[in-house]
Amino acid sequence: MSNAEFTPTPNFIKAIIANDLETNKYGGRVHTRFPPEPNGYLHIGHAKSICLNFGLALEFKGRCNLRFDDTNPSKEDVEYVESIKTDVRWLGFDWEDREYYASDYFPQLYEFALRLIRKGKAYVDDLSAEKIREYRGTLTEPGKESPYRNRSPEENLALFERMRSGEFPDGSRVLRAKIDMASPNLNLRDPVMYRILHAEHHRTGNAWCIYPMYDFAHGQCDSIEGITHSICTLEFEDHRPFYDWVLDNLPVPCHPQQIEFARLNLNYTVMSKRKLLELVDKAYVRGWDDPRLPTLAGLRRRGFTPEAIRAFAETVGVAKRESMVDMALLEHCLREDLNRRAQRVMAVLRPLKVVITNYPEGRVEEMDAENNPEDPGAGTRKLPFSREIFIEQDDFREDPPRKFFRLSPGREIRLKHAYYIRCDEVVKDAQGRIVELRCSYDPESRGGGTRDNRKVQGTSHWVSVAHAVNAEVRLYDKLLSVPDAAAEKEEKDFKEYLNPGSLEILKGCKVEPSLAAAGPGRFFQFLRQGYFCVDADSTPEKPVFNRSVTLRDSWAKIEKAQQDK
RNA sequence: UGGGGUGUGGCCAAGCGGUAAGGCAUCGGCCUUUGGAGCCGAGAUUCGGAGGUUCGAAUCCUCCCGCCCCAGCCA
Repeated sequence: MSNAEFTPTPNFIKAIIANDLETNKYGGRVHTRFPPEPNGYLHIGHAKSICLNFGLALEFKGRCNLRFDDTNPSKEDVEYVESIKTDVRWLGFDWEDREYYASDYFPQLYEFALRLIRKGKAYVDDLSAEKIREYRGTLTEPGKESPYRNRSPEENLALFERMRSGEFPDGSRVLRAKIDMASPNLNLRDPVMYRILHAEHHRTGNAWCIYPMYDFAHGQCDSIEGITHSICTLEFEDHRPFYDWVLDNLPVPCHPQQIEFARLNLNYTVMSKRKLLELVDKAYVRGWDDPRLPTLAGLRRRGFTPEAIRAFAETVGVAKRESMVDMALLEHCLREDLNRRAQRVMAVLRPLKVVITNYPEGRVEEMDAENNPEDPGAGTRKLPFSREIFIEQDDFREDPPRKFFRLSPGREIRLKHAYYIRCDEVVKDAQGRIVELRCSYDPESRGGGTRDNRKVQGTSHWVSVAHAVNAEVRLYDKLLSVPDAAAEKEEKDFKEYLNPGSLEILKGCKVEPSLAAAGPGRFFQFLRQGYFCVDADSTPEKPVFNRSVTLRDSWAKIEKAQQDK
């Protein structure tokens, strides 16, 4: 991976690891893991975790495992494990041969459970789910012990074996840790270790009908893999005592350290798996890879690069306080990356025809155009210029407001890489809509400059009518119309805040001929407008582009300021 | 009102007893054949609040306040 893409920020986890290394806590080893549950697609929040875990391994010369936390067959699926692997790889990380599954450890976990039963530290409880909840007590009141809590190890062993063999229906019994029903930490009030689930698992099939709970399984999986630092999100902080309890009471190879950090929140979007699933399932969006979603598949289709996402993950930092990061930062990271790399091209999104009356009919000139001013090595290309061209509708105003430095009647602008033109006449249709501009050009200005060095109003991009390729362009905007749906005064369902303008499809766009051949995944800067990528739907006959992010637009700011006045 | 966390400019975030890094955003200016990019500059007398310790506190102590998480046989 590139090293110069960002400057590492110190954070408390790095400090802990550096200290552990100094004290030789794990014999100089650093081993992390990224443990997704394959029950949905990965999103930008997961990217933060992936970058953290794999990044730590890279920085401290350790390793990072990919482990699927697949302990609940009722929600998980192979489609998700495949998408997760694709996304992690795409982000630029390599787990080498260390692809693990919690389900690989089911036999081992079962043995550990037996051991706890024999030690009198776990018991089979016949209480119903409702009863268990009742017996758990409340935040302020202690719980009550289950009447089945003091069964003998022999009886528990026999019962647990029968649970495993499928004798009991779902929900009829659970295996619980025997800890303390009066603990102020509810996670220690005899947490459930195993539940009965007659469900087919995507990997183990029907080999099991009892499945371990996350809390019981996670620490052991970490230990079996030799994990040193088990990094998770804040909500697991209360679970740490049980994580430690499990490891302390079992003959495990090592005792990893659980460290919690604050998950990423981004404004103007949704980040919960539940909400993303709902948007996909109920077709509010086109799928998991809809470019409006913060899923990695969506961001990829939108045109985000792994480099930009990694830079973003590094920039937002890692801390323990809950925060809401501004979408503008994510966009900034993309622009910064693409500015260096994207080839500049001409594309007119909302065409306005311009006839250059003093330019010879039938004549075509090949203008030299630089591909990327940020990268001289990117070279140049030829752009066909002729008597009739398209410019952007926004680049002309019949009655220009103050500070509008573009074309208007009588004014002169530069056509990038071509000539200066002056607007002589505005042609309108019966409804009074502007349909064409008649302009004249200055033959002296070829290439975009003149000997007298006179200033022009501005510089516009353009495409020759005869050479233009028709394209569809999809413009994306914020998924939500409010920064934080949960913070709105009246608590409506988040779908009420979906931005109706999050997708705008432009059909009649005109792009320079070189773009016809661009295949899916290629990205460009459409001069003066933004960064765009070729969508998966694109074909040579019908090119389709996605707007990944706009360019910073100071005219838009001025205009807005003028309107606000 | 039990337990666990957390409060540094609009948004993130360094800092760990020696007198407030950095990024995003914002606002100025320069520059410019992208109103892009780039460059320069501005902004917290102040670190949730109040006390205290100290020559000296965002950093230590005390009390108070706010916000988040926990009562799944989800992860």
